[in-house]
Amino acid sequence: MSEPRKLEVLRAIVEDYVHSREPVGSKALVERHHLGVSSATIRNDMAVLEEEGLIAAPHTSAGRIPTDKGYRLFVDRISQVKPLSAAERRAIHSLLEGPDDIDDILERTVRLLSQLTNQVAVVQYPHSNRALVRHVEFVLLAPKQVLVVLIADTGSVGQKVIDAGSDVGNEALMLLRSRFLGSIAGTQLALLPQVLPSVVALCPPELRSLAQTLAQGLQALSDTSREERILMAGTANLARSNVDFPLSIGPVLEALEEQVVMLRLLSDMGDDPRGVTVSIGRENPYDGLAEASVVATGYGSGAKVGILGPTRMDYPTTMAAVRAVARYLSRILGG
Amino acid sequence: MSEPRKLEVLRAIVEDYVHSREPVGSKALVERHHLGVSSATIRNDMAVLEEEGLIAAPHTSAGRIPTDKGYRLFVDRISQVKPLSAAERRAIHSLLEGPDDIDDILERTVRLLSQLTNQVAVVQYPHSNRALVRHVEFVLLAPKQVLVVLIADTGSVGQKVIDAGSDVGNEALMLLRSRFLGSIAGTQLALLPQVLPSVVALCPPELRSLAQTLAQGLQALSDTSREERILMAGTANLARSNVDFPLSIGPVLEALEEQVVMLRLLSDMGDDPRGVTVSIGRENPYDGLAEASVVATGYGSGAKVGILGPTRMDYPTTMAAVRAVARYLSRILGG
DNA sequence: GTTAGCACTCAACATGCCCAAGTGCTAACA
DNA sequence: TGTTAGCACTTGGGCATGTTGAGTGCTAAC
Repeated sequence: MSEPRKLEVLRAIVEDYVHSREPVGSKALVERHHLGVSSATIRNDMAVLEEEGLIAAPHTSAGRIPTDKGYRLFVDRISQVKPLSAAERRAIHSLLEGPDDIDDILERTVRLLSQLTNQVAVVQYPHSNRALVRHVEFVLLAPKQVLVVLIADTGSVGQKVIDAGSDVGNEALMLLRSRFLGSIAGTQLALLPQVLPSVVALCPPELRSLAQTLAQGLQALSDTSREERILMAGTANLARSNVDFPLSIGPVLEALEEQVVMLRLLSDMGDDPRGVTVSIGRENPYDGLAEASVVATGYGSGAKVGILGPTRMDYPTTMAAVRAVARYLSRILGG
Repeated sequence: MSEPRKLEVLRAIVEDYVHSREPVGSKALVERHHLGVSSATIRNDMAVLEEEGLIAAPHTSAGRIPTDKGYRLFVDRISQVKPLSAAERRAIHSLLEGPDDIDDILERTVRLLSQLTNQVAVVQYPHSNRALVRHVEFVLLAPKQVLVVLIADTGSVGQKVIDAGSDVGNEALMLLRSRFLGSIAGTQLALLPQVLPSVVALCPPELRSLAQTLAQGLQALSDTSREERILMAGTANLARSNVDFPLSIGPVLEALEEQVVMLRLLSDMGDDPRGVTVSIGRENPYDGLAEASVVATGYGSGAKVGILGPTRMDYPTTMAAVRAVARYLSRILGG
C-alpha cells in the first residue's frame, strides 16, 4: 500500500472520530472521504495502521479509534493549521483594546481562549526575570506588622505582610525604605538575593535586625513573582465536551486545582519555537491526565499559554487558536 | 400520628438517604432506627409526609427521598449541629499559624474547608468598607503610563495601570502623590468618591488634568476592593461526590466560574446572625444550581464563607464545619 | 496492488421473565 | 384512635435469550 494513502487514512480516521466521537469503520470512511479506493483496501490499510499502533479497535467488531501514538503522528506530520475564522480573528483583536492592566489582560485572554477552543484555557503569569525594581514600600499595619510592597517596572505588584519581632517605629521604616529604594531601584528582581545583603550590612546597627527581616520579605517577593502563578477558565467545558463520552473528569479537575502540577506540566513542555507544542494522553507526566491533551506555547518572555482538553480534540483548530492568542499576547505585552 | 414521630421519620429518611444515596423504604427504616413502631405505621406516616410535600417517591414502588422542602424542614427544625472531631478541630487550629498575609489565609481557608466538607468551598474577600487609606503610590511605567497603587490599613493592596493622555513628568507625579497622600491618608476607602474631587480642585491648574485621571484611578481601586472577589477550592469534589448519582455538573461549574453569580448568591443569603444559612436546591436563584445547596455564613465584617454541594449532603456536619471555619477566620482577621 | 465476496464476531438492542422491594389498603387489635 | 398484620398490587432491575447490523479478516479473482 502507498505511504501517502496510509497517512490519508489515518487523517480521515482522526478527523471523523473527533467529529463523531464514535469508532469509525472502513465503509463509512470511503463514503465520507473520496479516497478513490474501496472499503476492502481501506481495511487492509487499517490493519497495517493497527499493527503499527496508530489506531486501535475498542472491541472485535467495531471501527477503529486513534491511539495516542496516532494522534501524535497526526499532529506532527499530517495536520495543517486551520486558519481562524473572521469572527475569531475579530475576537482576538478586541483583546488589544481595554486597559493595560496585566491581570485584566490575562483574565480576558483565558476567557477568550476557552471560548475559542471550547476547552479549559490556562495561562501562566509572565516571567519577570528581566523585570526591574521600580518601587519599594513599607507600610506599618500594626505595631509589629509591616506590609512590604515591591513594584516592578512591568506593572506587577507583590505584597506580603511580615512580622517584625518587636515594635517598629515609623521613622525607622521610612529611613529603611529610602535606603532600600536607593540601593535596589532599577535592579533586576532576579538579582535581589545578591544585592540585598549588602544593603542590610550598610544599615545602622540598631536597625540591622529590622532591615534583615525586611530584606527577607523583599526577597520572598521577588521569588514569588518568579514562582509563577496560573490563571484558568472554562472548566465547565470539561463537563460539556464529555457528556456522552465519560472521560473521568475528577482527576482532571484535581490536576487543574494543583497549580504546581499545571506549572510543571506547562514548563515540561519544551518550547518549540516554530509553533505550539502538544502533549497527548499518556505522554503527560500526570496520571490523571492520561485521557487528556495539552496544547500550549510560549508567549512574551517564555511564559506559557495553552489549553487542556480530551485527547479527542480538534487539534488543527485548537492549535491555531492557541498560536494566534499567544501571538497577540506577546504583541500586547511587548508593546 | 404523633407530630414528634413524624419529624423523627423525616429525620431518619434524610439521614439514611444522605448516607446511602438510595431511596429509603419503610422496612429499612424501622430496622436501622429503633422507632418503636412497625413498618406499617411508618408507611402511614410516610404517606402523610408525602402529602405535605416533604418527601417524594421516584417511582411507584421505590422508597422515598426528601424533597427540597423536606431538607428545608430538616435543616430548620430537626438537625442538630454535629460537633467536629478532634482531628478537624486541630486542622482548623493550624490555620491560626503561619503568615498573616490575607491572601494566604483565605487560600488556606478554602482548601481546608473543601477538605473538611468534601464539597466546593468558597470564600469572599473581606469587606473593606471600613478600611482606611494607608498609602498611595504612583509609579511611572512608561512615559504615558502610570501604575496607581492603593494600600489599605487592612493590608489589602489595589493596583491599576492608567493611561495618562500625555507625557507625565516624574516630579509632577511625586508632587501629586504627596498631595493625595496628605489629603486622603486615613480616610475610609468608601469615602474616597466624596473626598477626591476637592483634592483635585486644590491642585495647580497645569496638573489638574493629570490629577483628575489619577483620582479616577484611585476611585476605581476603592471600588475594586469593594467589588468583592471570591476564592474557591475543591471543584474536583463535585465529580467525586456524584460518581454514581449524576448531578449534572456542567451548570454548576459554570456558576462557579461566574464570580458575579457566586457573589450574588452569597450576598443574597441573608446573614443569619445565629449561625449558618442554607439555600437548598430550587431555592437558589440560579437555575444551574437546582440540584445543589449552598451552606454559608458571614465572617469578619460581613463577607461570606461557605460551601456548595449536592442537595443530598450531610447538613449537620457541613454546617458545623462552615461555622467553625468562619469563627476562626473572624478571630484571625479580627486580631 | 486492488477488489468483491463471504463467513464470522460481537456490542447494542430488544424481549420476556422473575424477583425483591416497596407501597396502599383493609380488617383486626389494644 | 392509633397501631399492626396481612395481602394484593406495582414496578424497576437483573438475567437469560434472541436478533440485528456494523465491521472485520480472509481468500480468491482481477
